[in-house]
Amino acid sequence: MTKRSQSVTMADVGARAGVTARTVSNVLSSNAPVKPETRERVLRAVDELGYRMNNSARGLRTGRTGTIALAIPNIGIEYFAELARLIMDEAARHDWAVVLQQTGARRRTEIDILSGARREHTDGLIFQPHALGPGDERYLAGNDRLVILGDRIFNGPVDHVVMKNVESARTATEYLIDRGRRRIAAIGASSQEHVVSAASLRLRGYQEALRAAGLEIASERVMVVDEWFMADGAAAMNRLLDQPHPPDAVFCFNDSMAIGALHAIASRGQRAPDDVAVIGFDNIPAAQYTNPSLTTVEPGTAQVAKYAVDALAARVSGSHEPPREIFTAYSLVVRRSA
Amino acid sequence: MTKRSQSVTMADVGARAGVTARTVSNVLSSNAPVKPETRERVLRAVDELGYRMNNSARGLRTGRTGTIALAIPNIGIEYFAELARLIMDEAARHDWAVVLQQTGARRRTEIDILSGARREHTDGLIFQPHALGPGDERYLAGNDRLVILGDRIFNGPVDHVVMKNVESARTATEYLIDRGRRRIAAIGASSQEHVVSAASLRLRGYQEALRAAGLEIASERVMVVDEWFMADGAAAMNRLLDQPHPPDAVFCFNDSMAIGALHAIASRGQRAPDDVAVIGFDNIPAAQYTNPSLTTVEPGTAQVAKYAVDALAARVSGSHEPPREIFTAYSLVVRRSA
DNA sequence: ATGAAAGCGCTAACAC
DNA sequence: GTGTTAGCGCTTTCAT
Repeated sequence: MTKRSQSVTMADVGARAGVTARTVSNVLSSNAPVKPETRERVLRAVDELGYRMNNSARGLRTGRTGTIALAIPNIGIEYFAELARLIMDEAARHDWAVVLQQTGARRRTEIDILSGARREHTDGLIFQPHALGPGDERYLAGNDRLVILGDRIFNGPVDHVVMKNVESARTATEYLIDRGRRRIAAIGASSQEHVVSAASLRLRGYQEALRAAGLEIASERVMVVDEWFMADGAAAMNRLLDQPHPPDAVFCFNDSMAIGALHAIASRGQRAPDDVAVIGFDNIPAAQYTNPSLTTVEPGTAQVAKYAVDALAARVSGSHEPPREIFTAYSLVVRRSA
Repeated sequence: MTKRSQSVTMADVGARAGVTARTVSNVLSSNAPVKPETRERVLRAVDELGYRMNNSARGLRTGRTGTIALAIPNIGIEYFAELARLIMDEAARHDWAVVLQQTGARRRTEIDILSGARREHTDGLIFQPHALGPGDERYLAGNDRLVILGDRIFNGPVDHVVMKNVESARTATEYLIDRGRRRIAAIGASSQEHVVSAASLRLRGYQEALRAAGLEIASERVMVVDEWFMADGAAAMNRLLDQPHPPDAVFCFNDSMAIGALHAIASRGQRAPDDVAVIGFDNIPAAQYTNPSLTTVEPGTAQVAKYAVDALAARVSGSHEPPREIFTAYSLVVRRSA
């Protein structure tokens, strides 16, 4: 066991500057006004001694850590990387550092994180669940300072930032129908149909659009996948193309799977959108640079980040408003793939 | 200012279990043996009271925080997202949480992070600099518990995990030459040629290969870019294709730019590799799923993550070995684009 | 195997 | 505007 040698304390800095730790603290945390000249001396002493504040001590005293946790399924999915980037930017404006946690979409890990087992003492948590769903409200107990992202999966008393999953998925599917497609597949359904998740909501939007247009909802065109990686999208697309009557369009529930699908199509010598039109979901940066470029749903990712951090900041400041459900604005970004 | 209400302390748990905080601490941190029966009672009390350990207090006492910082230019670049993912996995094996810091490749931010200004009290730092270089050794002062990634940019006394940038870039370029390409461009050079960076090292490897093959090093085929995003790669590729004698191959210094380049080529109705062969660098997961799939350099990203975390762990455990420079193994992954 | 008590470095309450 | 002092919740001697 190594003993940390935080040799230099505020008292040391104060001694050198001819003041007490109290004043040093005031200078560094700007809690109370300090005479400019004193301030100057203190800052010089900080510099000369190479002083660094001990955040544990500060946290112990204030009850704040200056850190929030962001729990997402996997940063290897580009949407989450983009989301993390945007949330970190927003958090920086509140002087928060961000601890990233990957849940791997594992139920056990998600519960651990909610119950604080893996949660380094943070000021709050922004959490995108994947395995937890309605009925799991008990795990939210004691979690004020929590914002849930992605879908309205809980009925519990928590702030949610939610996408219009059903509506935007319906819009995407309607677009395909309007362009004359008739054998429209979906990639990304979940094997757990009962869970209210992005998968089930987007599936519902897809089904609603088909039904409204009087089109058959063929179960063999709804592809169930384990995860939402590119590999899953490619595999599902290959299965679709192996069918006797392959689809003429496919709606992928995220862009990563759509990229996989585009790759599968091209690998078989077919062309998008001529043979199969492809629509994604998320509008990740890479969607602009696929071949062909990807038509996709822009779900308001930047808004998700901003609303989530703001809502958390309000809770941390002691807000006791009733929990809100905040919806982001969506739009369809039309490029070449559909 | 909100007062945190950490109502439940170890003393409370102890009271309920009929022991003191000392024993509770022993149970939870397994520092000393505790009678199984006592242990049982303590754990039950923890559960009943919903107790969560205060990490600030623990950190103050032990000098450890259980958190390390990872500072990278931008998580929006897929290589860094992948690297972060791998490092978080490795860190988890050491029971470390990871605070992510984006430098934006800004010199000022990089200096701030090194000097600890933005560094939440962490046990250590894994840092991929982009703007800092040789001559900036002074900013390393006082940073034991630091591992530098990416390139050997410092001569200072710090552990480095480095790629064989020159050699692997030469290998990639030689491959293009061996396949009969003669007008080989490079995308990703830096405007600051003096800095020892991935950009300058990969450029050197490229130049060495051309020189060894007796090929002309045409300066108009070396594309200087601001950053290494897909957009930069696409823009550079477009400029190359606008030249009177466009290249028949291009070596991109990362995969993101290569994806941009592939998009630019296809957008102009040309084909890779027929018209222009494309090689990338990093072997990010998406490289498998581009159209055509991307031939690229695998620089040993998983090794980078493992070596970096292990080296940091050794420092944190008090190792005073002389700083090491650890090289990762590279290989060329041949797919369709070249 | 457990209790009592000291103390980590900081900030807040109270003086002046 | 600054000094004094107490105490945040934990771990760690020193006892027993």
